[in-house]
Amino acid sequence: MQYKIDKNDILLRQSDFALDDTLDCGQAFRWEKISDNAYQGAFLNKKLTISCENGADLFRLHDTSEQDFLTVWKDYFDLDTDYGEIKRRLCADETLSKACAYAGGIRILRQDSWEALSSFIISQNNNIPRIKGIIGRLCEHYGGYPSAEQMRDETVDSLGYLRSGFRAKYLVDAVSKVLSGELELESIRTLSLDEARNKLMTIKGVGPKVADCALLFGFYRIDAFPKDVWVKRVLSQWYPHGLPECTKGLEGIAQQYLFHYIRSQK
DNA sequence: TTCCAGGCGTATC
DNA sequence: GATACGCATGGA
Repeated sequence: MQYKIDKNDILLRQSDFALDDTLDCGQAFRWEKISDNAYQGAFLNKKLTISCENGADLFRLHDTSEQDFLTVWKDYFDLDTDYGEIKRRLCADETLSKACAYAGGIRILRQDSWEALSSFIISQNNNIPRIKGIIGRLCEHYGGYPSAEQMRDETVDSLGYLRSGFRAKYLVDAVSKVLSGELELESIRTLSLDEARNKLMTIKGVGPKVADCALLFGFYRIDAFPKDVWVKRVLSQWYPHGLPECTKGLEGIAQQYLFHYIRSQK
């Protein structure tokens, strides 16, 4: 990673990074494509427009101070992780080699844990455009993604404008468990993967898949391996006997390449 | 009209 | 523990 300041922007040179792959792959739902090579979105209600300058490895973070870049965006975009090295390991497997060639611009975003958890509660048995719609209405209502604290008084009825269907009661339960301290999100980080999953699954509407997505995308647990309908197809088509050895410890990253790859095979 | 979408809770065996 | 079914909503 190299960067320099250009007036009000940060110019970033970064390999193994593509905006479409990373921001429109179903790991985050608040990034909007505003032109061929630019996205607008936010992390913890700090807004950002990011564009790709040369169709390759040069990016512009618009209206961004060096301090915000170093303390917020560098971490959010996981810029200190060497995805080239990760892909070299995964490419020991033939299918993963193809998946990396197809979707090698994905990086795992280090998202906010509450936002990831609640977003993936909304995601269940739902499609990506509608997930974005529901989260968009939520953020419009609050002027940004609401914390659990901000959602303290929400009920199934008060959330009706989201048109989130049966998922509203699950959001209410998540808010309640987080605010009561029954579920401390920060302490999740100290637990083993199994313990963390089981803890998250005490929330109504959080099963194995939503828990794994929350862990992978909200807690950067890259050894979590969410099994959705697409990944189940991946497993039955290519890995009927389980994941290859080279994915050990990187299951979540492998999952992202494979998820994106099989969705292109329609 | 019917089917499906980054699943889960519940009932039943 | 495995399997079947309903669930809100909206686009194809």
